[in-house]
Amino acid sequence: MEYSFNAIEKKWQDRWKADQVYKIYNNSSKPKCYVLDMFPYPSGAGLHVGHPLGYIASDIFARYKRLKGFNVLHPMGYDAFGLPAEQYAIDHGIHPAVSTKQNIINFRDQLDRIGFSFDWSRQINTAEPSYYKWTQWIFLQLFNSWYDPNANQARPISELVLSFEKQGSKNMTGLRTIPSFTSSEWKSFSEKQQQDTLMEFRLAYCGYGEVNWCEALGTVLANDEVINGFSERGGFPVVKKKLRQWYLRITEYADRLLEGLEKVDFSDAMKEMQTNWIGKSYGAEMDFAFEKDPFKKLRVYTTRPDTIFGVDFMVVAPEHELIAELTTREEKSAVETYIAYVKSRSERERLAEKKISGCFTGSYVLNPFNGRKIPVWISEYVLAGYGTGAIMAVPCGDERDFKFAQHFNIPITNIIGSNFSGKEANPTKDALLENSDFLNGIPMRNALPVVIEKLEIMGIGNRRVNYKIRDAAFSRQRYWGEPFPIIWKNGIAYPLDEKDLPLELPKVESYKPGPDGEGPLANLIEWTEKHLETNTMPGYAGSSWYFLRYMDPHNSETFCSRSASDYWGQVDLYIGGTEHAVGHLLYSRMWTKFLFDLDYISFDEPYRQLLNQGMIQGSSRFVYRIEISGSDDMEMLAKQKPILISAGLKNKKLSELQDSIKNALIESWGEGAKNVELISISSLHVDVNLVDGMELDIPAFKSWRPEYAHASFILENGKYICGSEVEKMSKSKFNTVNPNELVEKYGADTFRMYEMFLGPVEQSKPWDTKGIEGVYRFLRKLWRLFFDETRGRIWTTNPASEDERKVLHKAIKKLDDDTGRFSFNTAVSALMITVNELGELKSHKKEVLEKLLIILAPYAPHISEELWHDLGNEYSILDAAYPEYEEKYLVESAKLYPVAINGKTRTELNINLDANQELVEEIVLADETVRKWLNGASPKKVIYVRNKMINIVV
RNA sequence: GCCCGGAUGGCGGAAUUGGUAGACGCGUCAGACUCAAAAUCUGGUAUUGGCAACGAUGUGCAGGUUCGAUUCCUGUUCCGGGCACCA
Repeated sequence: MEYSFNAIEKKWQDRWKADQVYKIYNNSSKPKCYVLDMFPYPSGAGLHVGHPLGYIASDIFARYKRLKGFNVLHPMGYDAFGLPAEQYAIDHGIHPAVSTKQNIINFRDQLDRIGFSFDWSRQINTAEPSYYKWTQWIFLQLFNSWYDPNANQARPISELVLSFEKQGSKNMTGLRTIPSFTSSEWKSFSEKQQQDTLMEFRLAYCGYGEVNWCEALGTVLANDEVINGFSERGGFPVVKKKLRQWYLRITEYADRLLEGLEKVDFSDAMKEMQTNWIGKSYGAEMDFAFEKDPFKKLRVYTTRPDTIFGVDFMVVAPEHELIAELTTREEKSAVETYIAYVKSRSERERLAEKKISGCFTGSYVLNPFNGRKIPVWISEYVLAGYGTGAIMAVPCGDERDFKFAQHFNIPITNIIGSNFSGKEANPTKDALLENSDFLNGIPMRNALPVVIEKLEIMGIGNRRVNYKIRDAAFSRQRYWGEPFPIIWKNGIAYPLDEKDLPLELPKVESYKPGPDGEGPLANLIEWTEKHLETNTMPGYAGSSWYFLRYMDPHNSETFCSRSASDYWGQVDLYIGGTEHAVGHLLYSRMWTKFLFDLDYISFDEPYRQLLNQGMIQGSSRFVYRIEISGSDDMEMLAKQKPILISAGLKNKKLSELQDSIKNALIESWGEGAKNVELISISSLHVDVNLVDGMELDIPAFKSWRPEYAHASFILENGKYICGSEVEKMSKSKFNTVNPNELVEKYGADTFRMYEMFLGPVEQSKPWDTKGIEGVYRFLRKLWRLFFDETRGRIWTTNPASEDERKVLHKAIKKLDDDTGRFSFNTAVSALMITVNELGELKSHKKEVLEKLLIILAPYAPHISEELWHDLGNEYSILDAAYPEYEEKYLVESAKLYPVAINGKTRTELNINLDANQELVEEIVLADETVRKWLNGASPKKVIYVRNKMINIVV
């Protein structure tokens, strides 16, 4: 009986579907476990072998947990709103809803073949009104809330209104830069004034600010969607532009997002990325009085108040509000010229060039501690949006200040003695201060609090914490997103009533932008006449809370019932790529904290543990074409009948190859080729699927593209060898491999195991189809433990030998450990070893095989289910219990490595054991090998047993 | 420039806490079966010297700690990822 995976996999996939074995209920006596994948954007390109990697890992873990006795939630859905579908609609005139639906069907088909255990009854789609109704609803909650820094949590905005009515802005001063008002003043405000004030507090607010504008995409982008001045999607230029925008006040959550990282199990790299993005820094703000007018102050932010005596100049951002007052008559024209120059430069030019520029204002401020006159400069290296938009420059300690000082010949004060070379700045905190008045001789680190305290006493400054993170731009001038449930009247934003949700996205004729930088919805009269907001929400809106919807996907009363979210709680394992480190992960963490604040859920971190799968790279293949110059005829021939040279030959000097190439040319193109001139060799991507290892399948290559139909080849050793390079897997590089083909050829079980076998999940690695044969062989070997070609079924119910049990129990322990810590590649290896060992023992015992199947089941669900039933089990292997292992079978034959220490009686042994620590001593002394080594003598004492090391006094 | 991670055979990788380096798989070589091929099976396969037993060297490079280092420490080179005027 053969292992016919096609029939087996079809049979079980159908059976599982019919029996709804993956349907999960929100109640169970078992403990819960929530295993989640980052849901995909259903793109038109379909899946390549890189996509399912994380899904396979999560599926293995979910199945493993199920076998371990957990009620496992393992859902899947689609993040269907987004730019690519809309771009596709613009190009092809197909409605995004239609193309998305088609893409979802393709996705589902590809996923189904791999045999995932998703509970599809819980499928969600962020673009469906039944889903985005709740995205809009949460938006309204954000809109109707503010952040109370005293309680350190979000609260309904109605409480703020009440407070304003009672006591005006009295207790709110310092929170926000709003003019203060009394209770009666508040009541006398017009509605517009009141609403404008409240807008300063709402967690989702509409403001007028500088945003990242992408002309090509016709929309605003969030900071994390812009990379080096270009859009993440499409790579189009992005410029700064002032626009009316919706924002999420994520800055209010900066501290909690930071603290929350301590409670979750993310990789250090991931935590660090988020920490850097939030960018918390501790320092002080301090005032420098104007030389001309002691009542006017320039306020700066610094993290190094200890360097106060090293301040040689001040720098303000070109947008700084005090520039007009600081600029003297003499410098006026120079300042104006400089500011005009800064304005003329785009964000990208600035980032690309980063050249030192600046301009003196003509004014001075005074160092508050020694009254020293300090010149005030303007430069674009100081950002208006961070701190106070002004800095005190300490060139001996800060690289940028140092370069600036050098460039403009500003004398540098050295406050760190020999730590400063005069050639570059030294940002140390450990130097002893010099030239620093009352701080002389104090280590910089210790001087920091001293200065801050003094500032506070003098009333010219205070301790201050700053963050790099900015409020997140939340609106897009596009069509394919959630409409905002907002109506504008007289410049006031009114929320829609909850009962009017969902506010459905209307059909449009054209996806062209509306007037004045507005989105396509602004072209719809029935939309604008109702004064509805014409922006839509960004892609991350729907994905910020989707993990909650899976818990209760069909609820039409609420986004997720409290009982469901209480039952499932946090996601226990979240698997996805690192690319969402500072986007999706930060936003969904914020939304979770917000919903927690309003007591809609009982936990404030969405993901307990995060596993980042690495990228599977493509291994591209190249062919090398000879480029010539010659008569028009010959160049024409070169196009029709290209000559390709094997990789091993192309690196030889062109001149060395002249003759053989000439011969090939003449053979292919006729005598006329004698006079052509060889120019160069160019490399061209060739489809990896046409290459076996490195050898090109020439007939397949010729029929691949018409332009190669008449190509001829210069071979080495009778073969055409391709070049290779590891690159991102993408259609344009012809290095994608479709999982469907592999599943058809080797089966889903082989495919799943091979993806895991490739290497650690977290690691990026190139795809290589060749090795899949090894995994396929393993499954057939496993099959042969049960069936023989000629004799048929060969497993027996005879009791297993000790050796067989030893092999089994070792495997159970290894698989349990490895699967639990996501070391899937070593787990697959262990399975291979086990099957080899059982093969050598000619072991066909049901007792052993049955347990082997259970530990294999998460990895290869189809074959293990088939064989499980063949062993006579009526119920699905999904409901089996994960086997326990027995310690006594785990003792490796102890091999001993005596180490003589200074020839003394004490002797150290190395013993390979796989047993529990407590058992070691006993086992060691009982072990035959140990006794042999001790040569009959009984050990006097076991000194210690630690790790694998044992000290014995003989 | 700054921060983080990595470097092990021809290749992907293993070595769980400092204890036989190279598991497992691919590739490759030899053999068995076959008229032959495929499939399958068996054995070899880090480098180097040797017919062999066996010996020497070996985890990017240079040092250090240790009875013992792929693992810990210092310096250095290269590769990958993130951030990039955040004072």
